Amino acid sequence: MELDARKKKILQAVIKNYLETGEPVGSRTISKYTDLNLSSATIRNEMADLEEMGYIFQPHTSAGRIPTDAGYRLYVDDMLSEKMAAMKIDVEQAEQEDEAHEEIDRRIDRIEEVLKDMAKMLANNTNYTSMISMPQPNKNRLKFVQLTLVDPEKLLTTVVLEGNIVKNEMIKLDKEIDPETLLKLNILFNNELNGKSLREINFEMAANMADSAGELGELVSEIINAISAAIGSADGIQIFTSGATNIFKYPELSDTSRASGLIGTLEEKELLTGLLADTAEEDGAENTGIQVYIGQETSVSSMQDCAVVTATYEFEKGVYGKVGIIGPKRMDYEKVMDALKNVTGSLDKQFRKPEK
Amino acid sequence: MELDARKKKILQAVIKNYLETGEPVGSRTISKYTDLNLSSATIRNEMADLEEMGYIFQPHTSAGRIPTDAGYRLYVDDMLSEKMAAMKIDVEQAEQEDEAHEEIDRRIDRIEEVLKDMAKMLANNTNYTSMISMPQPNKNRLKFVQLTLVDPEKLLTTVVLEGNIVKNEMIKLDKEIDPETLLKLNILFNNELNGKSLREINFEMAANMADSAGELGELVSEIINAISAAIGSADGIQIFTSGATNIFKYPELSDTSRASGLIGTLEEKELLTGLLADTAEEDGAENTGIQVYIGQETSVSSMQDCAVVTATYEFEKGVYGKVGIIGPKRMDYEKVMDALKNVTGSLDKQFRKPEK
DNA sequence: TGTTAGCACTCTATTAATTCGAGTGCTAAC
DNA sequence: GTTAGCACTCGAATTAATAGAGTGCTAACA
Repeated sequence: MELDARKKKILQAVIKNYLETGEPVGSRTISKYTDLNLSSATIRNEMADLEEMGYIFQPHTSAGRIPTDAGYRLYVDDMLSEKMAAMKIDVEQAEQEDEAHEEIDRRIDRIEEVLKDMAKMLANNTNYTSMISMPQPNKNRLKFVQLTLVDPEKLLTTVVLEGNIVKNEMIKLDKEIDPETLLKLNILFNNELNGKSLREINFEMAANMADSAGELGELVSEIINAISAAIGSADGIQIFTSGATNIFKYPELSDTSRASGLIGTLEEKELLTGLLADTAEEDGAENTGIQVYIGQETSVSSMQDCAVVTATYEFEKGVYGKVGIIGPKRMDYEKVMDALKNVTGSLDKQFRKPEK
Repeated sequence: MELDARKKKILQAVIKNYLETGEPVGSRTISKYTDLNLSSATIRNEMADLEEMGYIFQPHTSAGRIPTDAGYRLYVDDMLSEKMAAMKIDVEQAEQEDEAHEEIDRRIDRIEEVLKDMAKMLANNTNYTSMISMPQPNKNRLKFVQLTLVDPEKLLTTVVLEGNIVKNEMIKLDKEIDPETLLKLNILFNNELNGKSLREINFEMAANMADSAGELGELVSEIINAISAAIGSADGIQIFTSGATNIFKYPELSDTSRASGLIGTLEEKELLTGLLADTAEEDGAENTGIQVYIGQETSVSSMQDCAVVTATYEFEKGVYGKVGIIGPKRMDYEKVMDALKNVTGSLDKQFRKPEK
């Protein structure tokens, strides 16, 4: 069977209406809603076809139609290609964006706070649940190490990673250490380890360095361990979520078991990494930087009744983070995509400009 | 009216039964359940009295009785005083504790991770929601400052606070700075600011120091700002929660609006600070270190149908953190208190021992 | 005087029966 | 190819009927 223009128009009408109402939509509604000027009977015939093609279905015999995942998918893909076209004109971006701007300008260095605020704002604006991942630095290369004596028996190891992620690790000393040695150690580590990633440090270096340090060998390897730990702890993608309770606004998600599952995965966060993984540019979305996962497509089982929309922002050259929205399948995709575009645009600008 | 021994026994029976079943309990049940050998009619009379005294009530005319907040309060207070007595004997602590031990021994320095794990474990063990606050350092006194040049135009300010909380702040430089000046600045800041709290720094120092720094005045005040920001950001009590979804296990909390409210406050966390504030030793609990808030007593409106039990642990001499459990009023208070005792005991031991 | 048996009464929860209406599929006519 | 019309289906909402748990009260009993 062919999906001709009229069928498509009807399908879109069904989906649009369902997005608004959340109720199954019947033939009569469509007959009035569209400018096709067709009777409900005709619409019925067409809808039967659309059902056969797998785009819509009836929850029970005498109810209206509801879009299937495939139906949503078609709808979203269409929208994305339209967005693509629109982006070449690219005007009219300046509405809600301002709010975002203000929020960010104040303190660029506190990335974490900024991202948390962003997530909160996004959740509030859209009435869905938002999530945002810390930019994933480039394989966590080491940029800089600083060893500092905090008190006679505590050595503070400050580690700066590519992308200016800063981590600290405290080491308890067995015996005191004189300033001169400390200086030497500082120089040693910065010379040896600069630009190295976690993998490289572990195997290649540890023995090597401990050797050449003589009697300090033990301390050196302890410090290396601390550094590895610091890098490692930055390794797990950090994710912030906000607006979890928004799901209660959508009846189809707010029954006990579904809600519990959803909030559970939001709390655990581990499963979210999959959604926010560094998929760069995937299929479908070509170059809008936006991915849409509908229902089953997410692979996260607690989200099979949800849709997830994600977008990518650039923190530094080659260092990306992701923003995402989780909502019911009948979410307002257009609004969500716009909101995400705004946020990523904002973040791009804010993070990259001072870099020049 | 007098709360004689028999009435008390009946009240306890009612509460105990209600804790188990979650259903209103009737006179016949009690008549069989207790060893008082009284007929249901007698129990009925007594129950009418207990109701008049405000310890129990009927959800509707022909239902059994449910404990009021006052009833729970009596019950819990009794239990606490029993616990007090038992603590002097203080054996039999070694069951679930082991699990906690293992968890902690591995890495003492990563407090945050430890606490998160603890929260998770606690939530799993009890099937309620848990929360745990980072130890609140002593009015945030400054212990140590380290200025480091990360690259030619980025200055990293590392701030160590009393209690070894470490914070970082990145400053963008307008012009380059030579190593000598950097050293001077480091010495300057550590001499001037050591042991100072946020309040003291702001007013007394800023002008003073900027003055004596001459042409570096601007940079100095920028650094002071960064330090203030770092201290300030440590100021908000950090709280970790776990097991939010456990509330769905209790029907009286899991209807949409209640659950939504609860999870909202857990997500926001701000309101939790009130519950985990440094109340040291409060009334009632005398010296068990355990506080219990029942229903209205919490003042957090979304928790009016909950009970909250908190305990205090000592991170360092004079630096305390809190652990808490949130559950339905009919929670298993005994189990919860034991679990909390275990956790705080564990934390106390782990944190304090290496300090010696 | 405290305890108990008995009974009428109340109120909820459950189930069954009824009704309503939205929507469909099919047929026949245009 | 489109539409009007009609019989039919099925869920949702309303109402009615029933069962049962629990109470309060009264009267009798030890």
